[in-house]
Amino acid sequence: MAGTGTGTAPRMRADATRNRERIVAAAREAFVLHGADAPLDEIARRAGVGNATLYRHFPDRDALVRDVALAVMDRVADRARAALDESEGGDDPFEALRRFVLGAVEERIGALCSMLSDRFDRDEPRLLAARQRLEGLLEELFDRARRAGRLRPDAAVGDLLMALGQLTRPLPGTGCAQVERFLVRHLQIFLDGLRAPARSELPGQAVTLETLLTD
Amino acid sequence: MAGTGTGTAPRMRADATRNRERIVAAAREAFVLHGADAPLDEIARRAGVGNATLYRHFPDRDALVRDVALAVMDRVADRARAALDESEGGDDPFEALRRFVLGAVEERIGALCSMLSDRFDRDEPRLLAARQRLEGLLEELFDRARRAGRLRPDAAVGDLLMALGQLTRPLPGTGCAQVERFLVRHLQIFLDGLRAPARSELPGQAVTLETLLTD
Amino acid sequence: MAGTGTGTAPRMRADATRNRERIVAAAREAFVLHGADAPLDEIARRAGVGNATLYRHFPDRDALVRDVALAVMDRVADRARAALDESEGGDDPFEALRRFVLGAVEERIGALCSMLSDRFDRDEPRLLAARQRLEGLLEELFDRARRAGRLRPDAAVGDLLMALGQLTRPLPGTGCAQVERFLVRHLQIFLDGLRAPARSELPGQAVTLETLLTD
Amino acid sequence: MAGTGTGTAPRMRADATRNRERIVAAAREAFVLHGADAPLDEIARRAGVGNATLYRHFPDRDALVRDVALAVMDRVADRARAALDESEGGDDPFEALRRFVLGAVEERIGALCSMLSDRFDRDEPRLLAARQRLEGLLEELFDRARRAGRLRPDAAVGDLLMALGQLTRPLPGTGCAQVERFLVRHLQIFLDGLRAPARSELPGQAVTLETLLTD
DNA sequence: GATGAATGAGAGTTCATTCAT
DNA sequence: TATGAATGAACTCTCATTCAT
Repeated sequence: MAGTGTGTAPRMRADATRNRERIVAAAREAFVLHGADAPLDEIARRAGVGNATLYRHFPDRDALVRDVALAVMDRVADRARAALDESEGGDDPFEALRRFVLGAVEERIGALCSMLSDRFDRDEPRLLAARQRLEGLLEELFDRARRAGRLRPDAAVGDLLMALGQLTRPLPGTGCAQVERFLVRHLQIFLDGLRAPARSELPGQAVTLETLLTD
Repeated sequence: MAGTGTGTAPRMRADATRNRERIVAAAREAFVLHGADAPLDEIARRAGVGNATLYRHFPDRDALVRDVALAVMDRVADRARAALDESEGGDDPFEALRRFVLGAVEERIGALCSMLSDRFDRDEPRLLAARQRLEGLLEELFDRARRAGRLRPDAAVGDLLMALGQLTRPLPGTGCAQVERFLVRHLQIFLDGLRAPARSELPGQAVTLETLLTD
Repeated sequence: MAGTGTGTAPRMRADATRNRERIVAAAREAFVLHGADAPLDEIARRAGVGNATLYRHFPDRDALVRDVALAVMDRVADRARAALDESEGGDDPFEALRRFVLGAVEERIGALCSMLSDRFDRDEPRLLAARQRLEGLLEELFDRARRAGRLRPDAAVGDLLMALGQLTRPLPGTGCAQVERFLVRHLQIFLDGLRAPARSELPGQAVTLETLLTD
Repeated sequence: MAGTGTGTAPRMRADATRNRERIVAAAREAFVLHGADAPLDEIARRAGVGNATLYRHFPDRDALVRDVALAVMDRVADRARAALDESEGGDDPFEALRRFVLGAVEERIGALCSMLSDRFDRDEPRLLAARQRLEGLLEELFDRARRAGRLRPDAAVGDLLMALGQLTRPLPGTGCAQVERFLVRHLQIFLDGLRAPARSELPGQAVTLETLLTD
C-alpha cells in the first residue's frame, strides 16, 4: 500500500498531505503575527486540525519552525529566480536586485530568523539544500550587478539576507501599516548604500550565512 | 518633616534604591538576551532579590519595560549629546552622526522596541520627555549634517531611530559575536545610503516616532 | 459522521465526562467546607486530576462555581418537586414546605450564594432556566400553603431562598455538628414565623431573586 | 516610667493607643466589606499606619480578628444594655428584644463569626469576659420577655446570637441595599417565630455559645 | 515605637507535550 | 491516522510575615 512513490519515504495519504500544508500555512501566519512563540494549539485550531495531528507531523516546535523556514526560503528563492529571469533582457541588474529586495519583504522572511539560532542543525539536508539554492541565486544576482559595476564590491549576500531577516521580524502588538512604510524607506536607503561606488569601507569580512552559523 | 529633598516623592531608602537599580540592570540584560518576555522571576534572581521585591518596585511587566526603555533612551541621548559636543570643532558633521550610530548600537536600543507597542501610553510624561530630548538631539545632529551638505535631505530622524531599534532587537538563542559583525556592516551600508547626494527617491513621507505611535 | 447524539454539542468522551463530574463533586465539597475561595489546585487534586484538566473544563473559577451552583439548584429543585409530589394526597401543605426546607439544608445551598454576586450574568441561559424551575416549584409550594391558610400572605419565595442561602453558608474552620443543630432550630423558628396568621407586618416589599439580582 | 496605670500592662504611649484604635476600626470595616480574608496591608493603609505597626500591635491575623470581635461584642452588648434600660418603664419586653435585634444588625456582628472558629482559645480571659457580659444581658432580655409570656420558652440566647452572626455575614461582591432589605424581613419573620405561644417544638437542646465552642 | 522594604510560600493560569479513544 | 483530553512544568502576581532603618 505504501511505497508506490519513487522517494524513500512512504507516500502520505492525500488528506495527511493536505493537513500538513494547512498546518505550515497557519504556522507561517501565526509566526508572522505573533512571533515564533505563537501557541501551537492555536496554530492547530487555525489549521482546522486537532493539536495531536500537528504533533504527528512535527514532533516538536523546532520541526515546525524548520518547515516554515523552508517554505519561506523556497518562496524567497522563487522570487530571486523570477528576478533573474526578468532581468535576462539586459536591463540594469541592480534594478533586478532592488525589485527582489522590495518584493521579498512580503514573504516576511523575518519569521525564519529563529532558524539561525544555534539549536538548529545547520547540516540538516533539507535546510542545507534550501540555503544553498537561495544563496546560489542571490550570488548570481549579486554577480550580475557587480559585473555591471552597479554594486559595491565589498557587499556579500549574507549582508542582504541578514538585513531582510532582521528587518522583517514581527513587532509584537504593532499594527503593520506604519512599520511597512518604515521598512520600505529603510531598504531603499540600504540599497542606495549598496550601490557602487562604495562610499566607505566595510569593516570585518563578508558575512555569510555559513560563518554566521559556524560561530 | 524628613524632607531635605526638594522633590515631591518621599525619598527612598538607600538599599531600596540600590535594589531598584540592580533590577533595572538585570532586566536590561535579560531583555537584550531573551527578549521582552524574559521571566521576571529570573530577572529578580539575577538581581539578587526576591521576586516580590521586583513587584514592589514595578507593579507589572510593563512598568519594568518602561523603566528599562527610559534608561536606554537616556543613555542613547547621552551619546547623541556627546557626539554633538565632540563635533563642535567644525569637523565633518556626518562623521559625528556615524560615530553616534555605531556607538548607539552598544546600548542595544532594540530592547525598547516593545515600548513602541500600543500598550504604552505615549503621553506618559517621562516617556514623552525622554523621547523629546532624544529626538531634539538627533534633529540637531541631522541638521548640522544636512547644512554641511553631507546628509541626503529626504532622510528623517525617525528613519534612524526605527533602524536602530529594529536592527538591535535581540535574536533569541543566538550568540552575539556574529550578529555584532553583521550589525556594524549593515549600519555602515545604511549610513552610506544616508549620505548626500541621494541616489534615489525615498518613498512615502518621513517617518517620525510621532506618526508611528499615532497610527 | 459520528453523531448518534441528538444535541448540538459534540459528544464528550466517556472519561472526560467522568472527570468533569468528579471535579464538580470535589468543588462542591470544597466550597461547602472552605467557601468559594477554595484553592482550585486542591480541588483538582481531590478530584484526582491534574490542575490543567480542571482549567480545560472550566476556564475560570466563575465557570466552576456556576456549574456547582447549577447542580445544587437542580438538587434543591428536585427536593421541591418531591415535596410537591408527596403532598399530593391532601395533607397539610405547610408540612410539605417544612419537609422541603429542612431537607434542602442538606444540599448546602449556601455554596451558591456567590452566584448571587454581581459578577454573574443573570441572563445566562442555564442559570436562568434553573432559577425559573426552582422558583416555579417553590411558588407552587407557597401557593398551596397559602390557599390552605397556613402560610402568612406577605411572605415570598425570595425570603425563603435567601434564608436558605445565607444560613447554609460554610463557616470556615468550624466542624459541622453544632452548626447543624443550630441550623435546624433556626429554620424551625423561621418556619413558625412564616405560619399564618402573621404576627407582624413585614417591612419593605417582597424580595425576589429577580429584584435581588437587578439591584 | 511604665506602670503608673492600675493594670498589669505597661501603659501605652498616647499615639500608640490611637494607632491601635484606628487599626481596629479599619479592620472592622474591611472585615465587613471583604470578609475575614481582607489583606492586612490594605487595613494598615486605611488606618494610616505602616504595615509593621499593625504587626507590632497584633502579632498575627487572629489577634486582630479577636480584637475586632471583642469590639463588636462590646458594642452589641452596649445595645443590649440600652434596650434593657429603655424598657425599664414596663412596656412590652418583647418589643425591647425586637428593637435590640434590628439595631444589632448594624453592628455587622457577622464579622466575628470567625471568632467562633476552633482556632480561638475560648478561655482567653478577655473573650470570656466579653461573652459572659453579652450573654448575661441577653439572658436578662430573654427572661423579661419570657416572664411577660411574650417569648416562646424553648428559645435560648444562643439561637439569637447564632442567627445574628450567620445572617450578618458579608456576602462578597454584593451591594448592600437588597441584602439589607432581605435581612430585616428575615429577622422580622424570625422574631415572629420567637413569640409565644410556640407554634412547634424546637428540636435538640438549646444552643449556647458555650456548647457551640465546646463541640 | 514606627516605618518602608524585603521575602518566600502559594494561587491562578497557560502551554508544550503525551495519552487514550 | 486523527482527535480530544490529560498533564506537569513554568510563569505572573499576591500576601502574610520578617527585617533594617
